[in-house]
Amino acid sequence: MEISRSRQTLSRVATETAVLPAVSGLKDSKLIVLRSALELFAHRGFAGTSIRDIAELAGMKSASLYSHYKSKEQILAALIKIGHEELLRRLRQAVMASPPDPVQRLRAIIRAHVRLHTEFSMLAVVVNHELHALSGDYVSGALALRNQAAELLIDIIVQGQKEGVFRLSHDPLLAASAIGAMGLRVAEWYSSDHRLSVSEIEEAYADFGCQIVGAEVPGG
Amino acid sequence: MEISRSRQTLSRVATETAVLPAVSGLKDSKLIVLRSALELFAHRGFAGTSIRDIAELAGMKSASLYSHYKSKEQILAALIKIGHEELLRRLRQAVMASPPDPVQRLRAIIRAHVRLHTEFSMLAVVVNHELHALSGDYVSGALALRNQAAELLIDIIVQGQKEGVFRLSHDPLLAASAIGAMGLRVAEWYSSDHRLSVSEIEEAYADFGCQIVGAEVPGG
Amino acid sequence: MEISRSRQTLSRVATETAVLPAVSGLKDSKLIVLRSALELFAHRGFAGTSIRDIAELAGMKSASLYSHYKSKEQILAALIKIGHEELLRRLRQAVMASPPDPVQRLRAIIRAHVRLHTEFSMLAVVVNHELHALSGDYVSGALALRNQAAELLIDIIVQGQKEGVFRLSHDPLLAASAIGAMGLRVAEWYSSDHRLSVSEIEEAYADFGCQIVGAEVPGG
Amino acid sequence: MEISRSRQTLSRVATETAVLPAVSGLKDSKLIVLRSALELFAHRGFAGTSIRDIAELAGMKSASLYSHYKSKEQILAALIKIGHEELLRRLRQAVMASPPDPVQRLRAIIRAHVRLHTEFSMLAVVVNHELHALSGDYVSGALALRNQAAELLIDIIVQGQKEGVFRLSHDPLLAASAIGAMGLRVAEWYSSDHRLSVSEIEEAYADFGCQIVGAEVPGG
DNA sequence: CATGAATGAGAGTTCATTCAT
DNA sequence: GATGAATGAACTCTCATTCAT
Repeated sequence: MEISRSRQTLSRVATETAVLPAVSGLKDSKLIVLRSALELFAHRGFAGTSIRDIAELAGMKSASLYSHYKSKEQILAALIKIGHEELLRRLRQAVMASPPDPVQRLRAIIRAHVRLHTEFSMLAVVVNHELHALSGDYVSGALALRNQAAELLIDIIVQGQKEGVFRLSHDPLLAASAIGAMGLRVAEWYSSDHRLSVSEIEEAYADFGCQIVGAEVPGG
Repeated sequence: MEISRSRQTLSRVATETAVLPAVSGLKDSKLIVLRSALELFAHRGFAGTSIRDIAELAGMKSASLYSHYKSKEQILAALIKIGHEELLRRLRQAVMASPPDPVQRLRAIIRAHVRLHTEFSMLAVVVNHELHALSGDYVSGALALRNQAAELLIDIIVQGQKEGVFRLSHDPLLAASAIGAMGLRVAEWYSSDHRLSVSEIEEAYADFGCQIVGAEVPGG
Repeated sequence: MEISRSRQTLSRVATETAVLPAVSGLKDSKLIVLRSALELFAHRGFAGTSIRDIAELAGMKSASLYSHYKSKEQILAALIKIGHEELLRRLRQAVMASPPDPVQRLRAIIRAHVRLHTEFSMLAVVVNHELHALSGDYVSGALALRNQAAELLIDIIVQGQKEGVFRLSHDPLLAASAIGAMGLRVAEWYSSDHRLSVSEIEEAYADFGCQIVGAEVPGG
Repeated sequence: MEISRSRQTLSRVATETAVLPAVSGLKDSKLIVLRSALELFAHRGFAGTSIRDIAELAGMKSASLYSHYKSKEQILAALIKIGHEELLRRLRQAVMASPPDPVQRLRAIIRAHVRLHTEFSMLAVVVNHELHALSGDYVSGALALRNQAAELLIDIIVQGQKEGVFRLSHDPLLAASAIGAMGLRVAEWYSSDHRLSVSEIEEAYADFGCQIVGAEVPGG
């Protein structure tokens, strides 16, 4: 399914298919709408996408969209909710699945973060670039999830410092911000035909993260 | 100059004033237009900002904008050009002003990169988030500047590897991307009343960068 | 059953409950639809009411309305038909139930007219304000009934003049129009908690009518 | 100027031209918009008239309307304001121009009321039928003017009772309501080619009013 | 240089209605 | 009989832009 565009522009995301995490309790027709919107929001932004664009890509008429979502904003809200929930779910699982060693946890959370941004790069771009288009009613819930996710990373860094395994001479929030930023950006340039495998990127970024916080890189 | 908004939304940038680098040969009236557009584009995005919004913030009527710029897109193009040129100018200057030692050059370029993203955070946000709204005519020039800037960082890393002062076991492009990402993100959270000074942030990020590429952190 | 409305507006009718005259051969479900439509048409007008509004008030989905009436217009047509038939029925009965004295007949028809406009004020408002929304197919029937009702009043006035009991120096149509207008308006301001009883209003308007046509007011 | 309509419907007003009282400080283009809207609102109601209908009748494109009025509602608000102001102005002038005799004042105010409803019958219909379409912001001002106008009539009746020149055995508000209703309705049936002259109608209704309140009809 | 007015195009949304289930 | 989904048409209104003044 291709997007016809009259003007050649630079894409905000290198991925070509709009992928959503498995969401339970979502009818097929809603999924099609979400996927279409995701693709368009990722490329053109929320304000730059019309309800008619979404409908066309979803193979229906614009009025039919309103059988599934009651406004354009609610479509974005649904996407952002899904994105944040998947983010939190994955990071939590990564942390919980690894032994309580700060280094291993840091590596695990970074790997999960990077992997998420390669697997759902469109969703990540939308979540990170279009949150501002949401009105207050939706934004607070989104921020809560986002903060919980950030807390997971910060806790690990602080714990590593406390245990003395991280020799970090700077504010741990700065380190967390830097590590987060690295992962976020991946969503914008990664594509499935990238020269490097996802594992390689994960591995590299896990190493970078360890070095940032002053952890011993295993085998380094 | 404040933006009145009926709906509470999350801001894309923490800074409150729209700051432009000194640009020669720009009439005051054009500057006012650019600054107004910058503020609005940073907050609402290009597509989410109307020509009437810009005009109102600039204290004129929308028709009057066309005395200064011939389209909304040209305003964005001007901003992005200014942003990229300032980026390239600063990074070049940082590199050239430091001795030909890869570590020192890396630190210098990271510090300049971070500083730029604190000083002109709105401009950075617009340059990084709204480039896709530009049509092909403008985008190629922008990309050229952007690539030149990236090249500066990559060259330093490659040189450091070659000289053996960087022990980097991963693709240098990955490291460059990570270092760039850290700096870019600063524009989104830094504000003038931040707990840390710009120097402290620069210093931390320079350290992080050095650690990423496996350079000896001085005094580390 | 209440109508929630976001915007405060001035009501076109003071009554709060939608009352319909007893209509034979009307299923309950049709009645519910009619009553819901009546309430909404009275308050917001035909064009200002959507089929979904009616359905919601009737406790069903909009598609279900079409099991009972084949269009929005047919609902209005049914209401207007009921209203006109009840008007004619009541006025006829009032005239026939009173002795063939023009004064008594005039009093009787005015009282019935006023009473109808208090009892079925919403219906009266709809009949009088929304007839124009009906297409030609329905309008002619409605007008026929309406004219017959008017004729009843005019006949009495003409008869009174002929018999010399009415000293009316003006066109009898003007008098009929004035008397009719008085009654019509009652539907817009009367409510069940009005300071005056329906009987008092009837009595007063009967007196006014007699005075307009120059009849001796009994005991006056 | 004729209104093309696909469906034959019953008109809510007999007059054919949309006439507005002289309003100072109103540009020609605004006047054209108002007159077009007046004609359409009178015939089809506010909700039944589209912004495109108004624009077409005004000889412009729908978007151009917004150069003059910022919403469809504001057009209605302007019309209703003009109508109420003219009503109040005329009634006041009628009262003030006549000697302080209740009978003469009553006759004067009724005549002015009737005349207004013949001269500006479309405006009267809109003012009386479409006030409910206005939101709270506008409605209170309109009601204030309307009440002031009603007060003028009520004061005269009460004064006449007090002086003993009116022998009215009913609530003066009922009489006022009846007299008002007579005049209001004129707007719906009067047209310039009516069999009776405006003066004759005025005269008749003034007589009717006097009789309602039990005043001696001069020469009666 | 600034602006009020105009406009073609298109925005998001609602409309009355239909139809398969 | 009821309903979820769909749709062509229409809705109010805003868009970027132009142009005479």
